Amino acid sequence: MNTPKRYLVTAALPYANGPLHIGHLAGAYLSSDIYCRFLRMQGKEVVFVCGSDEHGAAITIKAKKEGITPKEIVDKYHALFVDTFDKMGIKFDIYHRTSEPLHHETAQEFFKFLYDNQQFTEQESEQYFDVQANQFLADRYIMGTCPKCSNPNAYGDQCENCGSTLNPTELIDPRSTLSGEKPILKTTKHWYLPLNQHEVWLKEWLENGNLEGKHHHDPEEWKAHVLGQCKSWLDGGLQPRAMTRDLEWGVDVPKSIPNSEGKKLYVWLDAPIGYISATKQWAINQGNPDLWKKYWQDEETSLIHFIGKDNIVFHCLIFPIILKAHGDYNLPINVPANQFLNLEGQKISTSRNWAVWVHEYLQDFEGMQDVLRYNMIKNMPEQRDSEFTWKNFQETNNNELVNNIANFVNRVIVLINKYYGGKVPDFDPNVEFTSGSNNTESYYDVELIDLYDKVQEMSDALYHFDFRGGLKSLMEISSIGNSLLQNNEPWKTIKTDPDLTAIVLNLALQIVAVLRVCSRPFMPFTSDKLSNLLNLPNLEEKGELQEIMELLANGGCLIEPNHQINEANHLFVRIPDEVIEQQIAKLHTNNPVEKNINFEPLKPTISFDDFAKLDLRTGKIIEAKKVSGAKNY
RNA sequence: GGCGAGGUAGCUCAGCUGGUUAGAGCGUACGAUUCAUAAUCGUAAGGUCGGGGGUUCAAGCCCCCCCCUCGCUACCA
Repeated sequence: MNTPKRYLVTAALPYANGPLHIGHLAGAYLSSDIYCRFLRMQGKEVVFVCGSDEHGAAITIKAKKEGITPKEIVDKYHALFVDTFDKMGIKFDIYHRTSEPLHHETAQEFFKFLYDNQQFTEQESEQYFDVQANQFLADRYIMGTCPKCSNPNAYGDQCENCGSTLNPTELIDPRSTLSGEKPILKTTKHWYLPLNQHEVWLKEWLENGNLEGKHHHDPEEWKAHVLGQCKSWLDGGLQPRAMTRDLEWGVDVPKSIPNSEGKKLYVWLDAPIGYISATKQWAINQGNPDLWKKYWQDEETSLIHFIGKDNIVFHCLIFPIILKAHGDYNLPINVPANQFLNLEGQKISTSRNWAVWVHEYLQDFEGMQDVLRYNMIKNMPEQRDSEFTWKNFQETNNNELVNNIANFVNRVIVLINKYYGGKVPDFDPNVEFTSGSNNTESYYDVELIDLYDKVQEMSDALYHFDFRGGLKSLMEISSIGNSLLQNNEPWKTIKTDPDLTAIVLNLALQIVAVLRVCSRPFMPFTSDKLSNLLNLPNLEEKGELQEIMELLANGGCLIEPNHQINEANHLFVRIPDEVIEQQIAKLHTNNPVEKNINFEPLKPTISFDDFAKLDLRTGKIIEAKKVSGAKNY
């Protein structure tokens, strides 16, 4: 594929039945935000869409439990999402919602189009139905005794005790999780998308990146775990999948279709189409309602989906099939799914309240969005699961943000204010000094080119969705700055060799100016602080990265001599132990499982001599036999 | 159970189609330095690359067996 003219970037629609936690950020929102900011700074045309996913049984159930309407639930979380994203600096071009009439219309039109073009087959099946709740039950909402291990609390789709995959009709003594009643089997009819009929082109598209005989994308650019899972499904053979559900809260199957009464669109014909309706709303907001077509239907637009690993099959198989079945839409050129973020050694869990809630973080750490962003980027689960710990959060803040970057910037700003009254020093380019990379060469020949290389390195990493790598390059730029100061000691030479001081501090300030631009995709708030320190306007994310790369390549200054900068002000503050201890304590006290554990009081600590009296030995089990009459556990 | 991804230094991770003494950041130790938020700079120590077997002149990388973690397993979203 040639260089695309424009990009359409989507981030997975968060499900509106609970607040956002750090796992959401690490999974899809930070990476997509960085990528879009980066593309804009490269002068690219980008539209970044997202929105709340507000339908489905889980929301209905939650509403019933809380005695309110589904609408009240989704309104509450939608508002919270909008606020949380905004405060975290996740900057969508449009944040839409699937409950909007525009979305319902869009999804229905899409469904109708597929229906009219005979893309569906109709099939009858028997499903469990909860008579008391008067609704069909998804497998997940049926519990019963596992036929394999006798666990009385197996779900209709899976037994969490023995891990086996189940069919709800296999359960012994099934019961509805809604009413607790025994469900009855009832016949229902749905529209199925024959995924199996799409296998051939899908395989060619995924494995070789070819679509309709044309090169579409480079599969080498896709992550191994993404392709691996897709191939695994393809190798197993695809089956027709129902595109409608018997639900009460969702998008209606269009009334013009016979027997559509009570039927709702399946979430995967609802949520991803939310990307399309969001783009439509964006186009309307731009005053050009047809503009969305350029982003979805023009082949010169690159579509990229940012998601978590749990969504791979839907974004790489099912949604592409839906789009292709329609025929007028682009398929994604990449789906850079992240893996999962764990928290303090355990999986993040909403139900167990084992999470760091982003809205709470924003309250507890006011003005410290970039500290969280930095830590999460550094530990982003790009290729495998990763882990967030408060201790590591403190360490990255104190050792890297405070000690490395904030300290470097502060040194430069303080020195220039002290020696030159805050005016950028002019300099003689022929003065020799030791560079940050330990070369004794001149300003233009080496130092600016070194910087250029680092910026280039960062760009390359970001183009390839290597956000951790990009962040590393950013920090290396700051380290080059610290070395430059250390190698030349301008605080000494100001008395002995002021020309040397001038060139070194000028260059150090150019590095600060590079940081102002390069930090932007990762830490936008910090970029603004740097702009303020340098007395420059905040970045607008319109090609600034491209501009500084051209400047550096041509030996140009990012900040002219005699420009007046501002007084020093710390970019980051140290986080003391108490703050971290409080957060860890909060995590544990809010955990309902741990709260209910009553430990016996610990026995008093013994002396080492007493310990030494113990005779502890290890043994190796050589043989194990079944004892007759013993129960199987 | 099946399939997929992962397992590399105390911690977090790089290691392209197999090619010399396996790298980085943080932490640790020592030295230098004092403009700076006790920050910075340099040097060093630290690894049977999950385990076992095999192919090869050569294996972190390829093949086989096993162990561990996570995901998917088709009506959760």
